[in-house]
Amino acid sequence: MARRSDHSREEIKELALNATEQIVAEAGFQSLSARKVASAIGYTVGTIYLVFKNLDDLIMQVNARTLEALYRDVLSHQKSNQHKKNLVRFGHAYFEYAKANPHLWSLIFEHHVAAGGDLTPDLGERISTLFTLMETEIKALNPNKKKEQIHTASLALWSGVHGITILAISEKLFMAENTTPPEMIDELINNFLTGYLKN
Amino acid sequence: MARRSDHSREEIKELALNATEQIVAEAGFQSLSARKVASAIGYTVGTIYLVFKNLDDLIMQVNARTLEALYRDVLSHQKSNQHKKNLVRFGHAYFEYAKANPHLWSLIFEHHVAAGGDLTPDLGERISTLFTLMETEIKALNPNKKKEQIHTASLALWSGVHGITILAISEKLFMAENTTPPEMIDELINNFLTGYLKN
DNA sequence: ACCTGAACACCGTTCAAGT
DNA sequence: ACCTGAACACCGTTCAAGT
Repeated sequence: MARRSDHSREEIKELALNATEQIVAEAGFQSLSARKVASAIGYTVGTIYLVFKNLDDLIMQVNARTLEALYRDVLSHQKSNQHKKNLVRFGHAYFEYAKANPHLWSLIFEHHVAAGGDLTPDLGERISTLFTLMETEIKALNPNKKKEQIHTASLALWSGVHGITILAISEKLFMAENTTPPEMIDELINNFLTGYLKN
Repeated sequence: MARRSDHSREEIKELALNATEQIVAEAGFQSLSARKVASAIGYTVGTIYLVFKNLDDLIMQVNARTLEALYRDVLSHQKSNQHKKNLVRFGHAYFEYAKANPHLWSLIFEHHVAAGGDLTPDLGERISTLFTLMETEIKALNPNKKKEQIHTASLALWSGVHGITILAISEKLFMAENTTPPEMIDELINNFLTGYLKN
């Protein structure tokens, strides 16, 4: 049992975030509770509320870390001067990350902010950073497109990749015998870009 | 307070499903509880477990009804011999339904079956019925495509529409100033089909 | 000053007991 | 036979009290 002043507030925060990630990764959102996190780090429930505003706050901060890791992973698949290939690689990386971390990835989208809660500008920023990656590649494919067109296209394309991923991960997408999510992502991106670049 | 034999099991089931829909539609998944459903229909908690296996079972049956209504709504937007237009209309109808019923629609995808639970073949069937609608239109656009190609294309396209919808509904998609979800759906479907029909 | 742990108002689920 | 309601093992959140 941890004694007082064993850890600074920042250290307790870090311990709690790590413990939450482990609990969610192993057993999913359903099995997460403040008491479990507390006991995992050797403190009592009350301490969690000393460091986080509430469970929502804790979850939001875990989500921010997941998005950060996802972003870095996707970014690492960027190769200069192969813009179309980059987009496909981004799509694949996005799906593979979700597949490798289904519970943590799902937590981002499962968790709706309770009414009245903040909209967490932090999370919003991290999501748009991910977008900007795609936008840069789409712009490079045809720099003459209007800024607005480029933005809409990247939103539409990323949403498509996200949709394939979420349905595949939650097993609500019933695959054809010979179709895998990466193949669907290829199909989506290639067909979409053909149409997009034609206009 | 309801007396015994006031209602048949089927009647209680119907009352409970209606009450659940109302609670979720008004206040969201978070505020749903077996006790609330029971008190809304004038019975005690125990009765819920007489008629449903557990809360999961209740939610699954609500989801089946939501999908049924969604399917009928989408279907009503079908006009013969305008296949491309039909696909766009389906996409718009899907989004508009979700927008009009955000909590009930979200319940379908928020709710991950607890470990060990049945995969609810019922739900799966209803989802693939929705797919078949799109598949028929895509096939009509070019009947020479392989069955496999048609299936993959409709999965990819529907996932795209779903992705746009889920991000828009959960407010995790930050729109450009002049872009709306229906416009993004147009962009997605038109560009995708242009590429798809070119090959 | 830091942390505890009891308290409050809730949960899902079960099942002996009442009518 | 049908339904109750108490019981059990949990929750999130707060806050007086201990060290």
